[in-house]
Amino acid sequence: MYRRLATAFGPQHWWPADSAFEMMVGAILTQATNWHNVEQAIARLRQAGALSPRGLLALTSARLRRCVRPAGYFRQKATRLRQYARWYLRRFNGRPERLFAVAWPHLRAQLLELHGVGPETADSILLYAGEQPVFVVDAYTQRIFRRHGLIDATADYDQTQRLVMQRLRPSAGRYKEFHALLVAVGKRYCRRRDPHCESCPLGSWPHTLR
DNA sequence: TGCCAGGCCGGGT
DNA sequence: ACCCGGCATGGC
Repeated sequence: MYRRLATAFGPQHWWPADSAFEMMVGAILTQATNWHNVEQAIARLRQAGALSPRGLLALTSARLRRCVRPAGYFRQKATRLRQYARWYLRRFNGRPERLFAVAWPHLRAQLLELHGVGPETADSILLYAGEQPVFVVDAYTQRIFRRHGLIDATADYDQTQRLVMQRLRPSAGRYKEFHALLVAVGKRYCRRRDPHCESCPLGSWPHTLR
C-alpha cells in the first residue's frame, strides 16, 4: 500500500512548518479542521509574532483568540495553545532538542497528560517535529484500512498503530510519508460519505488490496 | 444548502 | 470501558 501510494502521489513534503514550535501549533490547530483554515490562523499568529512560545504567551487571550479563530474551536484551541507553550517553555525552555532528548515513549506519556493533546496530536509531534519512528493514525487511516479489510470495524487507535509499526520497519521518514500519503488518498477517494473509488490507486470498492 | 475537515474532552451509561 | 454531544470556522 505504501509503495503504491508513493508511486501514485510522490513525495508529500510533510509537515509544512518553518520551526518545531510552528509544527506543534499546527498539530493542535488542525484537530478536526481543514488545513486551509489552519494556515490562515498560522498566518495571523506569525503576523502577531506568536510562532514562538514566548511570543505566543505575550499575547492577550483576546488577541490570541482572534488569531486562532479561522481554525475553528477557537476558544478551546487558544487555551490549549497557551497551556502547551507554557509547558514547553517551563520544562524545556522552548527548545526542541531538550524536548526530544526525552525517550519518546516517556515523552508521549507526558504529551498525553496535556489538556488538548490526544494520541494523534502527540504522535504527530513525536514524528514530524521529533523525527521519532512513531506512526500517526488518523480518521483517514482507520477508514482506509477498514475498507481494505486490514483491520476490523472496532479496531482502535493503538491497534491500528501497532499493525503498521509491526509491519513497516521503524523509520521516521517512511512513517512520515505513509501518513501523509494516506491523508492525500483519503481526501480524494475515501471521504466519510461518497467514496468515489473508481480511479483510486488502491483499487475500487469493494477493495481487494491485501 | 448542508456536509465536512489531518480530534479531544467531559459527562453519562 | 464505551458512547455521545459540544466545540466553530470556512470551502465546496
